[in-house]
This record gives sequence, C-alpha cells and structure tokens, in this order.
Amino acid sequence: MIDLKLARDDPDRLRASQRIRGADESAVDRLLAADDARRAAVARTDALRAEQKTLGRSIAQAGPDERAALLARAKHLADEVKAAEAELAETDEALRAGQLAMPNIVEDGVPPGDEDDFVTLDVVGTPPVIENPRDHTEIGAALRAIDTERGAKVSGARFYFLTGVGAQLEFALVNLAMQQATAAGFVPIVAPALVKPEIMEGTGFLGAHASEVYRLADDDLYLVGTSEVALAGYHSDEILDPGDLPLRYAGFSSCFRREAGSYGKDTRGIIRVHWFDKVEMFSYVRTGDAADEHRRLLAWEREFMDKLEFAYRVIDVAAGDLGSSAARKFDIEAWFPSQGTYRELTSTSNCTTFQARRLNIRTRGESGNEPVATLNGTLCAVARTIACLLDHHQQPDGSVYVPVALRPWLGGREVLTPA
RNA sequence: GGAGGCUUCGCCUAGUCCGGUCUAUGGCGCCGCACUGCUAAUGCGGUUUGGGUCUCAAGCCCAUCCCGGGUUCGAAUCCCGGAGCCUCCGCCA
Repeated sequence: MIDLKLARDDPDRLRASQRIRGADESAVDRLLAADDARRAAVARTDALRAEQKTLGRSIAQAGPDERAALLARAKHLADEVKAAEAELAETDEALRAGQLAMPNIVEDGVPPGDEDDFVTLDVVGTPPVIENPRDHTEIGAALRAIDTERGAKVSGARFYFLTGVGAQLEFALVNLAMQQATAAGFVPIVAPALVKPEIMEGTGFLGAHASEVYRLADDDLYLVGTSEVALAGYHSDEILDPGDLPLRYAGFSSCFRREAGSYGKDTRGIIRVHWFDKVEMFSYVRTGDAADEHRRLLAWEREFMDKLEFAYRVIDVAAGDLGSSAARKFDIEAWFPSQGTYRELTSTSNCTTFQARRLNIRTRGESGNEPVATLNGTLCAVARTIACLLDHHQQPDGSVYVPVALRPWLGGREVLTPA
C-alpha cells in the first residue's frame, strides 16, 4: 500500500516510479482525488456526529416538555448522519482500492526497462565445461532420484516424486539451509501453506499476478506461492518493539504455483513446477535499515550458492520486471550446463513499507508509530536447486559430484552414482 | 460436525440483566515528577489505537468495548450474523 502522505507531499516521485515500471501514471492523480473526497467526507461526518452527541446529551437531561422538540430535531439529524456515513464508507473504499492497486515505489538506482534489461552486479565462479551434458531430468531418472512420469500420472503435468537419493537431497538441502540461517540468527519456522485472503492480499500477490495463485473456493483460503506470505502475516496487526528489530525468520513450507501463462516454458523436469518446498528468509526492519538488510540477504544467498559450489551471477532486476510489492529485487542465477545459460535460483526483494502498511505492522518511532520495512529472500528453493545440482555437478562417467558442505547430510557421500 | 461458556483501552478486571455525563472502573506493569542521605517504600500525575485540526507542541474534534449488520434521537449494554478462544461429545493423522 502506498504512503498517502508521501503521495500528497511528493506526487512527482510517485509518477516517476509508475513511469519506470511501465505502470499507469494517471493513477496517482486519481488517488489524490480519492483522498480529497474522503477527507471532505470525514470532516462532514465528524461534525454531524459531534452535533448528534451534544444533542443526545441534552435529550437525556431534558424535561418532558422540551424533550419532544429535541427528539424531532434528533430524528432529522440521525438521517443526515446516516447519509454522511454512507458517503464516507464509499469514499473510504474508493481510496483503499486506489491504494491497493498501486505498486510499490521503485528504489533509486533500479535499472529501467524490462525483463532483459537487468544489470549484472557480479559473476562468480567458472561455468563447468561438460561435453554433451545431460539435463537434470535424465540424470535424475538414472539416479532414480526424480520421477516425473509418476508425478504426472498421480497429479498431472509439472508434478514429480523425489525418490531415494532425490528425497535425501531435499532433506540435505533443507538442513544445510536451516543450519546456515540459524547460525546467522534467523528464527527457524515451519509455516502454514494455506492463508486467509487478507493475508494474501496484504503481501501483494492478488494484484497483477492473482492468476498465479491457487484458491480453495470452498474454504476461502489460498495456497501460498512462497512462505513469505505466511511470514509477513505472522506479525500482522502488531506493533513491534523497536528493541526486537530486526526480526529475522527462516521459514520452511511447501509452495504452490499455478504457472498460468507459462505453457511451453520449462516443461521438462522440475525447474518449473506447481509444487515445491522452500526455505525462505524474511526480515522485519526499521525503514532506514531496509537497503542494508537487502544487501545482507543477498550476501546470505551468495553464501549458500558458494556452499553448493555453483557458478552463478547476481543481477539487479529492472523496474519493469519487479513484482508489485518490491521496490528493488536481486536475483541469483546459477549455471545450467545442459542449457548453456544462467537460470534463477534465488530472489530477494526489498518491499519497504508496502506489505507492512497493508498488513498493519508497525513499530514505535520517534514521532509515534510507523510502519516497518519487510524483506524476503530465497535461501533454497528445493526442486530447482536439485535440478541445478544434478546438471551443474554432473561428471563424464554419469555420476554427480556432491559439494563438500552437503556431504554431512548425505552420509558422507562424495558422489551420487546410478544404482 | 454437535452442545455450552467466554471475548472490555499492554495484562487482569468493574460495567452488560434494566440503553443516556461509560467522556469506560480498579489493580498490576510501564513512563514522568516529588520526597526520603542510595535504583526500596510512599505520594502525585500520565499511560488503547486510528484519523483529523495545528508551523511545532499543547489543546481540541471524530471513531474505537472481538468483527459486521440491525433496532433507537442515542448501543460496551438490546436483536441478528460471523470470527477467535475454552470445556465436553463425535470424528480423525
């Protein structure tokens, strides 16, 4: 949700943000008009209510003869109040709708443009050179680690079973990620995968990308696409003690994505699936600390990539490719030899106060309560990470090299070989 | 799924039957001040949240007694619907 005060004080900043995103600039003016209308309605309603209150007190104290006259006036006044309240409710809703529709204000320095206009911040490691690389689907099948055929039989396209060493890989990755996060001071959390509509809306996932989200109509619940949703909702409607900030959580949950509109993309294997498990970092910080925290989340993501011994690059996502809640987003893309390219493995977003305003999460500031900033970052999206692991670390003999950091969680194995 | 009970401004609580200075009581905690030769005791004051007004502050105005409707000139209080929590029963990993 957009900061109304800022919108009033500096509408040009908001317009510029809309422009760089490729969003509607005139929405800013409609928002300001809606705010004016609401303010007028508030003033009218308040005045009428005050009068009604005074009159009511007089009636309580009045003698029987005065009473009749006062009651007549009060009756009329009640109608006026009712009308004013109706108008207030209307303008209120219009303003709220306008605020909810507007995406977050883009941070200074975000590259302009669209999906392909990202800026590469860093390139780490050397992509392995492999002759005739096999993709993870093939390797996974050979290791009996990934069963996409039975996944399709049981659940449909974009579903899979992790079996044997594949299942062990999931637990190994989750354990490694949780161990790292806990050591860094994150509170580990196992979060619900189903959430209420207001939580889903509060995190900004019901905007432009609502069709990406699974909804259980019978129960009016949504399946989360990331545990970010539940972790953001965790402190909704709360006032956080400034001394407790920053609050850092590492959430584990299943994630569900409809992948509507991605027909034909990554149809093979488990790079793009309807369901996967993920360890997600989530931070609540004071607004002034948000940019620094964003860099820290990125650093933790890089640490994890380093542990998996991946060659990767870090990109600064362009404004036109930002989600509605993000003011800035950094992705890490790891090298997939079979595709000869970098593919996204993690993503970290600074949502500034966008989610906190919608979810009513505040802290005590110097001049009263103020919204906090929320940030999220992938530590390990399991399925895609397994896909990269098999692809990236495949050996000429058909085995798969196990990164050193992962070995303790896999019984010390140094390579995975087909049975 | 069934039956019953509960929900008040951080926590506990009075008030709800019988609608009107409830502009919500008291305790605890917390903050400030005073005092006492110590950071203890005592006294005094303050302490829900959101919005508006205001150069700032103070002050003032409106809303807020779980949420949403309704009745009424007027609702913490009456009526309807919903949510959450607790107890018991049923079912279930």
